[in-house]
Amino acid sequence: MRTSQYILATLKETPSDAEIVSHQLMLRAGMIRRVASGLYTWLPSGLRVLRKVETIVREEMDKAGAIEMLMPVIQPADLWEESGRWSEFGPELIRFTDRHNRTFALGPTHEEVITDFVRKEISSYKQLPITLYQVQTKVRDERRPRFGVMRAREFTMKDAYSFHLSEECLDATYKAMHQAYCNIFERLGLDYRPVIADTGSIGGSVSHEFHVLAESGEDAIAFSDGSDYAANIEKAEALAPNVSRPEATKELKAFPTPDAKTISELKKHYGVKPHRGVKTLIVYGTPDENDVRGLVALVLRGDHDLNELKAEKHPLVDSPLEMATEADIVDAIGAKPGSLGPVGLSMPIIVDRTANVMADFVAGANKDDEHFSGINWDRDVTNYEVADIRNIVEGDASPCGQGNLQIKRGIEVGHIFQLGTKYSEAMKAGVLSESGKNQVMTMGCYGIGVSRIVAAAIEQNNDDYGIKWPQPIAPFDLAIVPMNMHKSHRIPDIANNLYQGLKDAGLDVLFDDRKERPGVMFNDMELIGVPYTLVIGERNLDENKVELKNRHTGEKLMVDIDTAVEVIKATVKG
RNA sequence: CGGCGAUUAGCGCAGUUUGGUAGCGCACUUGGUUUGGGUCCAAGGGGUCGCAGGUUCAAAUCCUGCAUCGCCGACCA
Repeated sequence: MRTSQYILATLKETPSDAEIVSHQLMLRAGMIRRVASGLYTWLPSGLRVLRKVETIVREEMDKAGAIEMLMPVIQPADLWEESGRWSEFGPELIRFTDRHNRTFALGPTHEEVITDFVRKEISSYKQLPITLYQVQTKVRDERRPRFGVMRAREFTMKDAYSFHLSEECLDATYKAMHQAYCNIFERLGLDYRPVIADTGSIGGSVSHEFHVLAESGEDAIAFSDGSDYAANIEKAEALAPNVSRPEATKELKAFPTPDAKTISELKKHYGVKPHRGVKTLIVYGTPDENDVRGLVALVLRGDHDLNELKAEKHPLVDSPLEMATEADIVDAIGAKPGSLGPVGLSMPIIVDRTANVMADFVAGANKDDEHFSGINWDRDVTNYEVADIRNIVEGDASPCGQGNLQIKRGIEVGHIFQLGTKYSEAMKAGVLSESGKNQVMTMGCYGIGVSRIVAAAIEQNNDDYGIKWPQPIAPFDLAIVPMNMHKSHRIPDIANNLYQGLKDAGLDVLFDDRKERPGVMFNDMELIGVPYTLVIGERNLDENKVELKNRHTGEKLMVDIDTAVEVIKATVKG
């Protein structure tokens, strides 16, 4: 490709509405342009990267035995009503009616369409297991699109679905997909981790997320430093402390705390260290037979945070978890948030495992502007349950039993689920088994955010000059940058010959034939992140050499022109 | 959906306090100059100042409403 016949579209200045570095660099490097909030046009350079990611994903999916197909973005509402998700899905699902007043949705995912397809086409156990996939545009009306293509309203996703007769069979395919995903991220050249994940509203039992590690990631991941254990922080279990509760040594005593409504104010004004106090959060309980929700108290050590996912899975707690309003709290307890505690509380109390091994601790007295010190479990508070309801913190013992947990941030780029029969049952997708009986299929689903990978790769690979693409997904393998070509007699021929030769050798070459100053060309090539730049200048021509510069290391290699194509190909592709 | 902020040329911004013929840098066009890291000089094109209404002799500037975009949060996956 010659820059003169290309849309390089690089920007010197950073558009002001781009917050994170990948979004800024995608705009500056001429990869994307915003059309509306969460909607982007992919320019040639961006599309090249997107296509390379897709190709790697396809190759590994095919290798793992999955079969590619393509389903429509527009899906009839009937299918969604059959699965029950027409009412379950929120406004994220874009709905509309056509000229005949029939109702449709824009697909945020394709479980319904694929299940409908399979129930019609697959009728015998002999055709199972089967894994089908597509690379396709998904539409989700995100409440808050942000970070460019990282969380867009329209994006490219690889989604795969597998169908089985048994759990064991599903498990085998699930493991194969897990391996295929590892292969994909390995080949993409990214620093990634598979982590144990929550199945969320999709349902099912087993689930892993694949995260690209990056500071800007929206998710926190817990790792063991002593094993392979890694889990999304919302899923990482906080084990019961390995110590028993100390004996009570102090008496229960009330003290006035007019200036303390929070754990940090308690420390500031009264010298109570956060890990010596507990915080009491009031949430709504599971509705009773009359659909009335009571209140439930959650008690955590002062320096710990509530894990809402864990809490709402507790049978006493309503799901989704909802914090009680101040009015309801005052009504039930007679004190405002800021002075709450477990002592004398007449509602179910759930105590976090770590809070449960505290002795002589501090908490609100359930009376405004007053706290208790010297509180002890079983002596001062008798009716309570113990559960894991907190987020793990760095240094906690790993749930796997080996090592301690560290926390890193990640960008979720893949998610695999064992779905079970949620969709196949609702949509009556069965096959005839060996014994001639109809049997509902068991399903798995496997997603990769293809367009998100492009942004995530940049988050992980950039410097002050621009993007540093891993070679497998770079828009170009190398750039030819001739010095003052239009002034030279020798350079145009050499540059053109090398361009042709390198293209014929199978490399993606960007030939910068603009009449620009060298600095402009160097800067552009570094900005768009081409891994190698071949500099052709009068300076080295007398020795019959050209210069190959590595974007990642800055190393310069002098290459003899006569053998340049072979040497460069070996270097770039090696 | 709640809170905050922004909206002036393709991009980045000033001008708004105190109403008086719309500016700067980059980019673009033309000519010259320069040429191994974003040259320099000159000339030029490009804007119903987000939209609608109001106040005023006069509105980018003051008032009201709306829209769009972004940030934080909640929500969702």
